[in-house]
Parts: sequence; structure tokens; C-alpha cells
Amino acid sequence: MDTIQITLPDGSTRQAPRGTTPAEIARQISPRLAKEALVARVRVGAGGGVAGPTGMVSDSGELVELSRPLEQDTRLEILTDKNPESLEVYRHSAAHLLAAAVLELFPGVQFGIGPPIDYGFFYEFKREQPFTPADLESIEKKMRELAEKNIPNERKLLPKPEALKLYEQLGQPFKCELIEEKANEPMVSFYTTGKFIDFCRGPHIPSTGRIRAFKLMSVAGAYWKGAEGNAQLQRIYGACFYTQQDLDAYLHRLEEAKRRDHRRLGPELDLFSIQEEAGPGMIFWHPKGGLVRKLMEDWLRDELLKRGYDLVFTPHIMRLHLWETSGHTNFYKENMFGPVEVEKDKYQLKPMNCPGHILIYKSRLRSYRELPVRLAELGTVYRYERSGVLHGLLRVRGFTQDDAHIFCMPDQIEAEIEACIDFAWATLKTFGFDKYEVDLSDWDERVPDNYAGQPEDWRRATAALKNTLTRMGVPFRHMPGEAAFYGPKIDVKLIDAIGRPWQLTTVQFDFNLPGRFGLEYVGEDGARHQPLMVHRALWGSIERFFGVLIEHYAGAFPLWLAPVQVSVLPVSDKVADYAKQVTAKLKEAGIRVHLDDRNEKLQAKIRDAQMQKIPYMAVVGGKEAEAASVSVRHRSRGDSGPRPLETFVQDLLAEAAAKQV
RNA sequence: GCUGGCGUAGCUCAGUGGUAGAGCAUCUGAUUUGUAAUCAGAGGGUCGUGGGUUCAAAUCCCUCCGCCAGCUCCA
Repeated sequence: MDTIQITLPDGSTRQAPRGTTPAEIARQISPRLAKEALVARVRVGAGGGVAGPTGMVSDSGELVELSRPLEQDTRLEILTDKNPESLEVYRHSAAHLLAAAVLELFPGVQFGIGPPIDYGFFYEFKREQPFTPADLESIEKKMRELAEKNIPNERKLLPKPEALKLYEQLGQPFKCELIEEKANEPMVSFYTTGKFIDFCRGPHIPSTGRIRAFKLMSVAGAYWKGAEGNAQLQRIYGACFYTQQDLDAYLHRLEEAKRRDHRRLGPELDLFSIQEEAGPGMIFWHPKGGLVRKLMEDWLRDELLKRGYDLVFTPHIMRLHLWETSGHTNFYKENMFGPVEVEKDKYQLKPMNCPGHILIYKSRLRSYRELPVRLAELGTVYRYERSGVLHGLLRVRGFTQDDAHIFCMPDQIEAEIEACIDFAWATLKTFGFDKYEVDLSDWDERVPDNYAGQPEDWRRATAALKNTLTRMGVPFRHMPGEAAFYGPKIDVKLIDAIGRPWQLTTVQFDFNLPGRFGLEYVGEDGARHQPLMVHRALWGSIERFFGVLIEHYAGAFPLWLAPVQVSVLPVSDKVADYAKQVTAKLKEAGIRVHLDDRNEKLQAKIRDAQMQKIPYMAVVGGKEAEAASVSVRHRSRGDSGPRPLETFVQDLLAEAAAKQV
């Protein structure tokens, strides 16, 4: 009898006939495991890196469905819902369940792709009529019906020509296209769920009955293969988890995100507005938002000066010619507002600050002794963003970058990049973030025409960024195709209070502009050399960072950033005089204070202060007036009883000075 | 920009062809209040815009503008 050796994760081995399936092994191990098993991981060969059962080379093993016959000695791991890796498989199967349900209800539909995503799955369909919310309901109902029937997900292999013929007969042009592109072996794998048959690499969970906790979320347009100009398909999104609790937790997170939405909180807390009359993507900073911005900027300017930057200001509109020199008219045209004609000359509203800073650098001859030159500007730029991408403060058409350009010599470059990253860490810490992700965004060498500069420039620059990150011990992901047109960059994404990533900090290498503008410095050798240039922004833009802060803090800014720090609440107008004295005293100490002397009950005043997320309330009545004290209430810690006024002032000043978050 | 949805008072929303509504907010008056909403009255809308259908349009049709969810793009 032909047998193979199966090695289990605990190191034990067992002999089994060739062609045994993981499902059978699971049954042998325990009935419970057999019941809970979703998918299997196989590793073939002791050292790994050997062709696996489907010919795929892999050393981390390959996930296969439980019914796949094992053909050679292998290490085998049976995965259940305890293994996070199997969640993708489970969601992918849920996508197939969706497609199967749609096929039942709308037989003529054409299929696109249906992968798992980070909270569930989607599947794409082409159909003349749009799917309505009512359609989604009936599709979801049908999915539950099909799940109830516990239909097996079965794998089939077909020769490629037959596969193509099958899909031609079924009227599935998108699937044919996928097979043409992706199937580079003679046999093509399919998975069936009842009547639904899908060209798919798999694997899948054994049957539809295991899929329980899901909910169809939305339908949205999506281009076939994500390319504009391709056919537009309808994409149905679903959330999907192992348990109803996980699904509920996810839906709860969505509610939480809604509660924090800066587009809602901004107007509610009177921080900013966007007005249709003025145009989309244009931000109005109201007094309270303006005050927060002032506090943010104060911190930033102080840090910039401490860290050896010089502050500059440059015009908002400059000759178009400058943008031709910089290359923006070639590479950035579709993002610029159209030029304005003045005295037969064309002027361009600036989409970036770099050329302005370059002109300052070029205004006189530079010596190697003064490098690095670090020019910083809170520079307001205007970019034409397509209407569909605008989003509150996070994606706008007019914004102020906390921009800086560093001109330096090659042997200074890594230290400068390191200093930028260190500055970014200071920002994260000051504003209360403790998690982040880092991407190294490189060019896509397959389309060099989309970029300025030579291949060797790109390789050298990317190496410098990579070295610095490695030396600093910062983990990062390499992202080809994500670079700016003028150079590779390091992007820092910070993770907010509810786990969402936001891309803010960017440190960009630029070997394009120094050459185009003929930048020089006189070296130690008396000869002229070209400086390197780094373009960096910590917050990205003040607008975007402010939006992120609003959501991170859910509108409840820490004391040092709160536009109103204390609301003084007189119990009745009998103590109006004392309330005014308290207010004046706080104001004198530099505390941002508001006196709520409305003819309202204390409870109503407290409620309004709470809703405005004011950090402290100072309740004053007869007792407090008697004792020169205030009764202190904090927006989240509640009533902490009476405190001498003088102590309260000192406590506030200390907390604000410490920038406690 | 593309696909779909939406647009009624400052805000949240009801109103499916027949005289524009509610709660909150605002204003006025009363009340003098002790840790998350005191009571009463008043004012406020050419129903996003422009056109069309109809005796009659918030309601049906078309145009444009804006917003929302995605796609694509991005600080």
C-alpha cells in the first residue's frame, strides 16, 4: 500500500494512504476538530521552499481545502476559527455565498471578482438595473437560506480551453478575461457552490452552513479591475465575522466612528464649516477652531526653531514659468487650478511650496558651511481635487501644509532624514498618539515615464531612506508605485484612538528640483556642487491633522488645546458678582474661561458645558462665595468637590503646561 | 470624474399630486435655581437650483449645484 507521512504541529507523525484528505486526518484526531475544521495548511518537504501540491512554491505553507487529497509527505495543520489565517478563507467563501445568492435571484448577471477584505468581503456584478436596498435585503435573505442548506464548496479542475468555453457559454466575459490573464497552467481550478461556479484559486471552507455572522452593508460602483475607463460594475459589500458578537462589535465600531466624525463635531462644537456658497473643499475656521489652530501652530513654530529650521513666507501666486521649470506643469497639471492672466503674463496659484523655498535658497550664493539649510513655512496651497474625493477636513482644495525643505550635502542626508523622523515622533507623543505604521514609498520601475529622474537616482535615494529606517529600528513596508513624481518617500501613518490609520507625516527625497533649478553651493574645495533636497511635512496639512485630532479626541481636546478650558457656572444670579470675580481671576492667569450667566438651572448649564466638551466646570454658589472657592467638575471625571480658587488656578496651569493628554 | 443614494426651519427629521409640520436651537416673559434639559408664548421655510408635466408639484420628469457610500486619486 502506497503511504505518505503526515507530520502534525505537535511533532507527532502518522502514516496514511496516499490521497488521504485533511478532513480524514482531522476525524482521526478528534470528532470535535473534524467539526470545527475550516481549512488546512500543508508544508511539503522538510526545508520548505519546495513545490507544493498545486505546484506553488512556498515555505510558509499553503492553505488548502479540507477535501484536497494529500499526495506526498507533508506537515499538516488543521485550522479552525481559532486561527486568524482562516478568517480570510471564511470571508472568501462568504463572497461566493453572496454570488450564489445573486445568481439565484438575478440569473442573467455577470460576475467580476469577489475577494475577502478587512471587515468582510465583496463581490462585483454587472447588471443593467442597479441593486436597490430592497434587493440587498432579499439577497441577504437568500444567502441565509443557502447557508441553511449547508451546500458544499467543491473544487474542480478543467483544462484551460474547456474552462474558457464553459464561461463563454455561461455569458461571463469578465471571467474569461481573468482566465486568459491568470491561468498559466494547463489545468484551471474552479469552486462550485450549488449552481454557482467560480474560477478561483481557493481554498474554501467545506460548506455554506458554517457561515453565520454576516450583513450586507452597501452597494457601490467600481471599475472593472479598478481602472478608470473600464466597465463599471456594481460591488456589493458585506461585513462578515465568525461570531455574531464579533459582527456586533464591528457594527458598534462603525457607530463609534460616526459619533467621532469631524464633519459632525466640527459644526456642532463651532470649530469650522464648509460652505456651499464658497465652493467645495474650502475650509472656514471659526473662532474656536482658529484658537486650537493657533495653539497647534505655536507648538510647531517653537519646535521648528529649536530644531534648526528657519521660518519663511512665500507668495500664493507666482509666474507660471516657475512651474514649468519645476516640472509641475508636466507631472502635476491635473491637480492645479488653471493659470490666471495678468498683464499678458500667466500666474499660477501654488499647489506646492517647493519652488518658493528654492527661490529663497537661490537668492544668493550658498557655502557648504551653512548647510543644511532648513526652510519651513506654514504654506497655504490650492489643489484641484476631483469632486468625488473631497472629504471634510481630510481631503480639501485649499489647505496649509506644515511644509519644509531641507537643502544639504550628500553626507548629511541620512542625519537629516533621521531628524525628520524624530520630529514626527515628537508630534505623535505631544498629540497623544502611541501607535503608527511606516511605509517606504518607491517608484514603479515599470513606468519610468510617470517619474522625473534617472533609475540610479531612484535606487540611491531609496537606499538612503531604507538605511535610515533600518538604523533607527523602525519597521516599514516597501510600497512600489507609491512615490511622488520627484522622488521616493517615507510615509508615517498614525493610528487613532479607535484603531484607524491616517497618513500624515511624509519625508520625501527630491533629486529632481535641485537639477531643474540649478541649485548650487560652494564646497570646501572651492568648486560648485549640487545640494540634495528633502521635502517634509509632519502633519501633512493643518486641516487634515485637525480633522484627525477631532476624531482622535472625539472633540474633547486635552486641556492645553481646548478652545474653552473652564466654564464658570453660577448657581443663581445671587452670586453673579462672585462668578464674575472668579472669571476675571482665571482670565488674568491666562486661562481660557467662559462665564455661563444665562438664566438657567445649574443642571442645564452643566449639560451644555458637557456637550461642548469643556474640560472643567467651576460651579459657584453661596458656599463658594463665602470660602473663596469653586466646586470643580471635570467633563469625564465628574464632581470633585470644592477647591480654593487659588489652588484651582495652579492646578489648571500645571496640567496645561504639561500638555497632559 | 464615474456608479448608486440623498437634499424640507440653524440642527435632527415627518410629510407620495390638493392651505408646509414636530422636537431641539433662537427671541420674549415668568421662575432664582446645587452637578447632564424649568415653564409659557412668539418668530423662523419661494421644500438645493433652473426648467417641464398638471386646474394644482416638497411630491412626477429633465438640467445643474452640493452632500453621503464606494471606485480612481491624494497632504
